[in-house]
Amino acid sequence: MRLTDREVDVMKVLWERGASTVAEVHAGLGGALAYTTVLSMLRTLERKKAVTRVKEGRAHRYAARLERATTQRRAIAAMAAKLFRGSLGGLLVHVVEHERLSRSEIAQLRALLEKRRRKSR
Amino acid sequence: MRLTDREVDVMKVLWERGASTVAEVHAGLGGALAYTTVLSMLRTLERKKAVTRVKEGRAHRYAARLERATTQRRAIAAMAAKLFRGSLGGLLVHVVEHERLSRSEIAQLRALLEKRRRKSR
DNA sequence: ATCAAATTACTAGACACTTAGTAATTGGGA
DNA sequence: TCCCAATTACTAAGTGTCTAGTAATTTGAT
Repeated sequence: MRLTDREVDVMKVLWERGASTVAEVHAGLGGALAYTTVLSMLRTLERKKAVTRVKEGRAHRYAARLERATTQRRAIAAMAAKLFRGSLGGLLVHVVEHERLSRSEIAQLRALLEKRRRKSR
Repeated sequence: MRLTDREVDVMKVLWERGASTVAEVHAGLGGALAYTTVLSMLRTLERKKAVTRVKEGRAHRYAARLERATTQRRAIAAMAAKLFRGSLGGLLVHVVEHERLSRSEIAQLRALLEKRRRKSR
């Protein structure tokens, strides 16, 4: 199931802080949203199988079940399918050709590609 | 303004076929949607400034106003902001490290990076 | 044991997306 | 000129998102 923008905001708190109560997520979001709003979002995320919860005292502690890397992969795959004819390579080429990259980023990528080249198929 | 998935489907037809009438877009989408649905979407895209239209006979001809490359850039920037702490480089690193790339894609990227390296800042 | 504060469950409204139907319009061909 | 087929304008229903309030529950503290 796909996550919306706001849902990702909530997941980020869980990814960064680890398993948290509603109050903790609420604080982690800077208090911009109502407490009950955060609760609603966590219930939605539970329905989407993105978080689990365990009772703890009178509250529940929510933990990310969907990993950040998994979410990143899905988002990238969805975007490649939608805008780059399904080609991850096409996506990469676009970024390298059209976006601003720092010298260190370029160096890092070159090193990674060098490492990958040996064991790629 | 952001485009939804279905809206991108419509834009793809315009990007690939060039300016088209509703009937042509409808056909380009494989006839899966009702004619009036396609019309509705084009009106929505017009409201979002993604297409323009010019009267032609009794119909209108719709043209993409938003370019494919622009849409790609925006989508990538949005995803980098949302899931990669705003870092395009982080996004690239993720793909190179975690996704399957063919040998030719890797070679192409290496060549591009080599070219960029000289004039990067 | 009681109470108050925290927490949850339930409900709901505003908005956008997706889809499509109905009725009105219009312009090209007979 | 007149009509019909194509096209458009308008409307709307169903679903999901985002937000938050109200009422009920619960438990830790006194």
